[in-house]
Amino acid sequence: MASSGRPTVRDIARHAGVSVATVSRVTRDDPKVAPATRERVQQSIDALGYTPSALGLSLAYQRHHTLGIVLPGLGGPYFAELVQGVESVAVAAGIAVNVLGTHFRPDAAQAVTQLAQRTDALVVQGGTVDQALLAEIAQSMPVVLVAGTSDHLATVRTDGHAGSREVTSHLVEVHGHRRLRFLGAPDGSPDPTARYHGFRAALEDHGLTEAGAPLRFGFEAKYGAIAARELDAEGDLPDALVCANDELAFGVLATLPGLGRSIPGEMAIVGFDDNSLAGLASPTLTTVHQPTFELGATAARIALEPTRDGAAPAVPLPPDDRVLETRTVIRESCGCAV
Amino acid sequence: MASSGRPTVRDIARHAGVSVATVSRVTRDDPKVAPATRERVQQSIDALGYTPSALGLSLAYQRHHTLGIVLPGLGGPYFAELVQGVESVAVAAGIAVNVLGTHFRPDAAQAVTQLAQRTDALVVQGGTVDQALLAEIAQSMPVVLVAGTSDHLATVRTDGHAGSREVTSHLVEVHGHRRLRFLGAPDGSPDPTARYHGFRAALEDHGLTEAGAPLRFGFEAKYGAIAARELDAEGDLPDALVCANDELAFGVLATLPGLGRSIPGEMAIVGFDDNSLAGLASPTLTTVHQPTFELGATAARIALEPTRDGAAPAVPLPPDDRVLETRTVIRESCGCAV
DNA sequence: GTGAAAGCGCTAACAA
DNA sequence: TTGTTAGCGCTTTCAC
Repeated sequence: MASSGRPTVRDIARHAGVSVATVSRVTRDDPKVAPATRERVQQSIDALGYTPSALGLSLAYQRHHTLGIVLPGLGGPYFAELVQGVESVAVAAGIAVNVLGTHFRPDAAQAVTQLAQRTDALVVQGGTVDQALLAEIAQSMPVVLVAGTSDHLATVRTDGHAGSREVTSHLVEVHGHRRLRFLGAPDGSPDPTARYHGFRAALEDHGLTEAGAPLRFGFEAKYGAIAARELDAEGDLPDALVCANDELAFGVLATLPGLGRSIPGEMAIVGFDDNSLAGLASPTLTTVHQPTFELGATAARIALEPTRDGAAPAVPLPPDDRVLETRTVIRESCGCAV
Repeated sequence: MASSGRPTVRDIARHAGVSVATVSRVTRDDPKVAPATRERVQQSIDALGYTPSALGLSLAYQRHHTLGIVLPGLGGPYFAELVQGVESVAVAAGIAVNVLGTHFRPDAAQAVTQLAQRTDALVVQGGTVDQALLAEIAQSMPVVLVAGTSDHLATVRTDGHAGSREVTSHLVEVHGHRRLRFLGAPDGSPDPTARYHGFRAALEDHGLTEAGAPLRFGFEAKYGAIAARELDAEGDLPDALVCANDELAFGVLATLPGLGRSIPGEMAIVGFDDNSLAGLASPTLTTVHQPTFELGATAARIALEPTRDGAAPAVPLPPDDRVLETRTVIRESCGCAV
């Protein structure tokens, strides 16, 4: 009776007439096993269909072989791509990926704490969790903050400020627009905030001021549609609209022309992210390209690095600020004929 | 010296002057503890900052408290929403979610096998993994197939055949179209296949045949754009194009008008999924609504059900085929004025 | 080259 | 009510 469930080291040991230590040596490819013995053990392993239990291994090694990623949710292309970036390096390292969507729930902190219990490292999107909590967690495992800044944590981000400033300048310098407005809520998350500040910086560079308060909405396309209707109702369109992300721009793009307001004729518009639909919209969307996939991949690499060999995780991770390049992508929606 | 790392049951036991069993009873809220003792233990727990190790718990209970989800990747809104559905029920049950993107890699089977080692149950998107492997895994843990059919597994899906047939019929009956064509590769994954067959069934219902071979492309918007150019180059547009999903339709929608071919004027088009952009596109997209979030949530519920109380998982899960309702959403792209 | 035994952090059956 | 002890499945000293 090898019992009902999956076979264990002990079952193999008994079957092969060796000790569990030897079985362990075989599964770990430890050289200190006589070829004949190894052969015999291997046969028992094959015969009984044995695979070492992940649970047992985890306990013994004190390692989950799992990376956690925390984000608001999976709405929109940005987060999906971020996760794919994380996943690509994790799977390559034989590490599983645990995703946690906080959805701005109040008990997010608790969920994150719980997640931390089940993972070896954490990648966290900025603005989802209290940084104090992260700092605490970072004491016992690698934590990498994505799209955020911190004095105590390792961070990976793109320079949203610079990107936004650049594309805004394009609007002013190349197209001569002077009445510009921002769409997106410039608070809460660090990303939209940086973009808004970049927008403002560009205006100041040219001695301009905002043509109206930022239109504070969520970051999905439907809010862009709402904003478009609101703009239209106000009557007087700005020369150009700088959106916190592409999604919002799509919402506007899909709505305003239907209201008889042409883009970029009556109002230019630019996005941020350069997601896969940006080059397909009509007019095609001028935006700031951000290497989202790389953002996730880089964060994952940093988070996993200390864990790589057997060695102790060596936390906390040294604070570090990795900035990935953005690039303005000129298409049609700014008024350029491409 | 309570040692360096996190405190364990033993540390608490020593500190409180009780046995580990008693500590365990306190953490599990076992009523069989004298109030005074409980109080004392609790104080030690608070003092040392003890939290039971997830690893230890997992080993003792033989449960990972983790649900795995397997899909091709996170490209496009469908999968993101599916994951969100899964996640919503998992987090509510205190279960973590492990996502695995196979990306049609050849070693997907191995990755899935590995994932299965770290989870209590699996939710698998149809077409990502060999069903024989799934059947085998299903012997030892709950496995739910999403958007696929199987004689041996529990499945959750929407009726893509019926949905596609209905929207196609709309094109024929209401708009009088007779030359229809399908966009999307009707092989590999079960979803597009069912939709293609539904499309064909509708044609047969009306004594029609395809106005051309299916345009076999991937399922992202960019392929829709390519298909649009191909159609335009062929010169003669069909009366209507039935797309395997909304993404493809968006690609066409974004491209064909720019080539001087109006939609729905010269060619009607319909999608499938009803993702969040469908109502925003211009023209707005007629499509088949599919409750993607619910699909994920339902699958997760079924997968987690047997695991709920302490009880043994009671596998294999009884084969079952849960079909969720689809609903045709008439908008403008079919030619209807809304 | 191999094995016995301790240990990873917890629960649970059994005694007391 | 509490403690002792034997697991859960594995690795890893340390002897032999």
